[in-house]
Amino acid sequence: MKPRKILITSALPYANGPIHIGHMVEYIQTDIWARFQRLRGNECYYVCADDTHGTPIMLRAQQEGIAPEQLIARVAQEHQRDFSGFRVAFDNYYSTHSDENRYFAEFIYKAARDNGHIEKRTIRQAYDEQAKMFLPDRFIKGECPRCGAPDQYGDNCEACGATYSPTDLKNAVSAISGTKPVEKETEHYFFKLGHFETFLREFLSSGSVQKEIANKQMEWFESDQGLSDWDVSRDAPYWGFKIPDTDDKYFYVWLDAPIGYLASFKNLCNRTGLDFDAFWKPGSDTEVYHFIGKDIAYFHTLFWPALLHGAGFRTPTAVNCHGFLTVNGAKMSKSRGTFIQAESYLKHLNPEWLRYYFASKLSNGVDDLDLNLEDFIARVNSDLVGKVVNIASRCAGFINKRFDNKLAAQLPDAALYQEFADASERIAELYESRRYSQAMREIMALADKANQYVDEQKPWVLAKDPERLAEVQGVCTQGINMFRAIVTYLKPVLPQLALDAEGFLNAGELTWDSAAAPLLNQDITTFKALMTRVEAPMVEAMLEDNRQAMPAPAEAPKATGPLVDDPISPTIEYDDFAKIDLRVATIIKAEHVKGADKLVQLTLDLGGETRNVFAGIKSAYEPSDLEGRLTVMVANLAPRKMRFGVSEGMVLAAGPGGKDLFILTPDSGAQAGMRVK
RNA sequence: GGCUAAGUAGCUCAGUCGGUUAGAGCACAGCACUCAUAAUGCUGGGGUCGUAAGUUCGAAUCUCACCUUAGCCA
Repeated sequence: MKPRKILITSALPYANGPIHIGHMVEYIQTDIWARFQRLRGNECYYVCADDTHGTPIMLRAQQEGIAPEQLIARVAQEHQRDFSGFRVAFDNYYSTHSDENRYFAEFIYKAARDNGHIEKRTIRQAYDEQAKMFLPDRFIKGECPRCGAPDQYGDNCEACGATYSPTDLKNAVSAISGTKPVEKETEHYFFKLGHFETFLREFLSSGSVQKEIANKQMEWFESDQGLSDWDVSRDAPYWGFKIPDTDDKYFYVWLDAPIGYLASFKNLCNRTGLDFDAFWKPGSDTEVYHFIGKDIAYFHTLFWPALLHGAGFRTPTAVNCHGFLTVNGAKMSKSRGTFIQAESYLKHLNPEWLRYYFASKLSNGVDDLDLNLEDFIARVNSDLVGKVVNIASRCAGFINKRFDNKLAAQLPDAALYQEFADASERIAELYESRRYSQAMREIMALADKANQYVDEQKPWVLAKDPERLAEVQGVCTQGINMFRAIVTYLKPVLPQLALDAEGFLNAGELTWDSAAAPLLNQDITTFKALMTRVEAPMVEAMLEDNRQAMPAPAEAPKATGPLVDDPISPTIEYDDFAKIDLRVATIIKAEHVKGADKLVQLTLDLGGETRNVFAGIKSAYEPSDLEGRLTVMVANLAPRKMRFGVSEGMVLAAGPGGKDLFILTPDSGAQAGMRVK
């Protein structure tokens, strides 16, 4: 078969912070795929770059008192150190702050503009008069309009999850100067995404995008406004590329970020003489793949193909989305210490352990992936050390000591080896379609088979009988050949293990096809441990180191408690209290309210009279658990008309809300209708 | 709040077109083995398939409601 020509990218990491293991899901997934393609003999290039522009980087450089160029140069170094630590083998790692990227950004923009896809429009935006700049949503802080939580950013509330626009914030201030922002008019440039609707519909349904992502993106076409225009400009001061033919307008960082794929590849072409156009002209027989996280599917499956198409480039063969990483079942968290930096991991643990663990859990879907640290230890030790390496380890000693390092001239069980050779295409298909977890299962099933074989043949028993020594050599040769096939299939995931195994086998490089035939009559070398076990204390040390490296977030040490958060109200007289008629009530019926997300409808018996009450306690109680319970209600509260009916009173409950809501219950013996005083 | 996904054994995950008794690895228990890094092999226990209803001769699988989790959007 003719080698395929493949260009692969991973998303560009943002240059304002370190790489963490959440990032590594993507780079490991992509690197395995790239290594697999190379191992199969395809011509494959894997490029990436730092994403270096935008307000956060500009401000961070200011804070540190350095030029943005210095900041991004330093971060670029850290990123590349971490990637190579995890054996991610880029063919080129570049930067969006480069001549190539400026060239392509301007080229793509001009193509869009000259074809009528760019529109100028005046918008109103928050402006910081002291810092003399327009404020992105993330740089406006204030109180949440829904729940009133302080110190929330201009796009959503971390306390209650509400999303809103920065103008909705109460008591909004600029996160930069602390002053109150004003609204100011400014002219922006919009990319008319709607012009590409037909093209995008086709792109999304062409199989280039996973079905679940395509489903999701199709929502945009069905929304009332259709595909909305995309604001691709930002006002000065901004850190990025100036828009051609303007004085003070810059490209929004998300415009020039994916263009970094082109820039990095162009830079590779310039260095090596590769033909850029062969990969990026429409209709070429090459393949282009982007690997990204599900959060940025929007940019990569709508704007990016539209921009490319509009500028006369080919569109990607596929955009492969993956899910997010959780640690021990929860979102990575700085306070829980599970926001694990690549650097901390690498200081204490073998990168191939994580590569294997991720591979054993990655599919071609967009499901999230959990790094369960106990499972991590168990899986790595059991699969890699206990199963795979063990095969070589238990066979090598005999060959080394008894047969002068020489493998036998033929296999005692050629049919068994053939099973290993025959697995090749099945496993290759799984790698190709990014179903790595299934590939790992197939490979481990082979490892089990190899261990079973050695167990049945019992070379350690045979070795006691001088007559049967030749059989020992055969069995161990068989075992080592099965090990060799397994390592070949694992080579995309475990490049270092493969390299060490190649040294042990002493017969050159393992390629995918070399597993088809066994290695015979071969002088091998003395076996050395190919991989050590993960020990729990190593993981502990890594976590501890990571806690130290990660300064506790600023919001952590803050006095809280019911009285601090919600101080006691002003003193009232007894007469004020006496106006409230509190009664014991029996909940005789409780049911969900159709269409309401917080309410439960209660029917309360007051000992002769029933009341209909809507209570906002759905998040904390199952209706069925409430029926039959006694509680306390305000019996003389004026009835209130709600969307779902009239509420005739209220039940009393304590707590901040959500799951933490606790309705009051009288002590046993109380009867419905009794007054509470 | 809307949408796209996910929820299967203690843990991590398979489960194809609706079809026999729901599978694997790890963990656990027992046995065997002592070549191998406390490795390996054999046997076994362990499940209301998120909850509740519906369609069907038959539901982990299809439909609806609800709960939980993630992401995107307002």
